[in-house]
Amino acid sequence: MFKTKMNIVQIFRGVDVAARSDKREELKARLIVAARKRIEAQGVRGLRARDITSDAGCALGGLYNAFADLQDLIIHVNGETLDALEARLSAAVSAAGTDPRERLEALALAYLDFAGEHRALWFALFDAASLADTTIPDWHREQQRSLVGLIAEPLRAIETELDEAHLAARAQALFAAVHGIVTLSLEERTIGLSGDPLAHELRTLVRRMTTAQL
Amino acid sequence: MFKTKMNIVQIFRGVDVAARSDKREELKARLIVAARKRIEAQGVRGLRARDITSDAGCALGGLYNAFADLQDLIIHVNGETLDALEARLSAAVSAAGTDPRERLEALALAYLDFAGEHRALWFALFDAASLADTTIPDWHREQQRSLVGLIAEPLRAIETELDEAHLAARAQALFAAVHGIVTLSLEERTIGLSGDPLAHELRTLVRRMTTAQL
DNA sequence: TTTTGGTCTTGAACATCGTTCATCTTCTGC
DNA sequence: GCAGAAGATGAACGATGTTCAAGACCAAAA
Repeated sequence: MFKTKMNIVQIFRGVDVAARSDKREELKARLIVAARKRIEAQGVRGLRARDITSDAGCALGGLYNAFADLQDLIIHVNGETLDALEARLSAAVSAAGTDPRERLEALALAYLDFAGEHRALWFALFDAASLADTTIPDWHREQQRSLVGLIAEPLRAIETELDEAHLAARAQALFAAVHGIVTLSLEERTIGLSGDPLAHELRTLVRRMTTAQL
Repeated sequence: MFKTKMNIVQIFRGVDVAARSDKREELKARLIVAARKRIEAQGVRGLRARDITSDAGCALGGLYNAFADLQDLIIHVNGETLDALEARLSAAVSAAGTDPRERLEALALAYLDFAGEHRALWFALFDAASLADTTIPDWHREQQRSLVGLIAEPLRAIETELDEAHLAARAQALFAAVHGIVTLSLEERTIGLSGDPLAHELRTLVRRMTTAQL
């Protein structure tokens, strides 16, 4: 009559049509969601495989069918975070005026806002990056490159005498500088900047960095 | 005749005069040295309590007599690293000329050099800082403050119209910006700056950040 | 010198991780 | 239906930080 008990449930739920790979992808997605929520709640360092699989509704070993290991799962969470970050930054440049300096300022402030709104996820981004023995996949590197590209574009209009190599270097440096200030401000343990003076310093940095002289 | 077998050895070694607290301090020092060597060799993340105590020549539990936990030991290693860093930066400002901008440039480049020469120790500094649940002791915070103070001093001569609060904010921002660029360059996983262009970007940052306008 | 009391040292035991893998279940193609 | 492949399962493993009861040690009192 009935194939198996499990099939009854699946037919009832209308999942039977789902192909093998679809179920696999669905589990991966559930694991990523669970991992993200845990990171948001307790930070990356507090992430535990048993919590994630429990939340995602699968056995402990299931995580290792979907991903190589916990680090791999974190990288996928980071991938989605980077997507969201780029979307936010893209929106910020679009909303800004046509003046390149305005656009860069908008980028920096949007970066600051995003980091503040998603502290834990944002820290996870660079916590994984500081891990020595894991290899970051190409698609993840490409995401990062794309971020710096957002900066390079307005910068090109300002630093007209710079060739491509130097422009890329300047874009990286500007990104890193903004990143440093934002990072410092989010670590409450060091007496860092916060609130209004923070945004003011960020603006000052961008303005001075984008005004050629000497 | 002899008190105990252990006493013979101690008298022979001339350690008998050492007071209780001296031995305790000596063990702490040995643990810190062992931990530092391990960090230099394998990074903070690869630090293991059993390795350290084995190197230091004490039992596993001995670590927890000398320090609260592994994190506490790491903080003490970081303390010595911060001391060395400040010594290096102080030497750099002294060696530089009297021009405030020159002094700040020298500071930035010395910071870059130090980080490059002590990668693992330097990463340990900020890896611990990003840990959420530990409380950094006051003396450690004071060390960090003192670092930023090195920047504030030449900056005072440049930003004459800034009050103390704004000057402190500017010094923090400048430190954070330089730190961001140095950090990016040391993480080889992201396509970062390196070598000559890196130093050039650093110099550009400092020069532009210290030239008032607008 | 002997005793005594507190302190330090020790390493086995514990709890908690990430990760593996033999076993069973489920799915797909015939 | 059936057989083989693929996936899911969770007990077990190894490694880790941390604890703690038992013993060793030291300085001062007797």
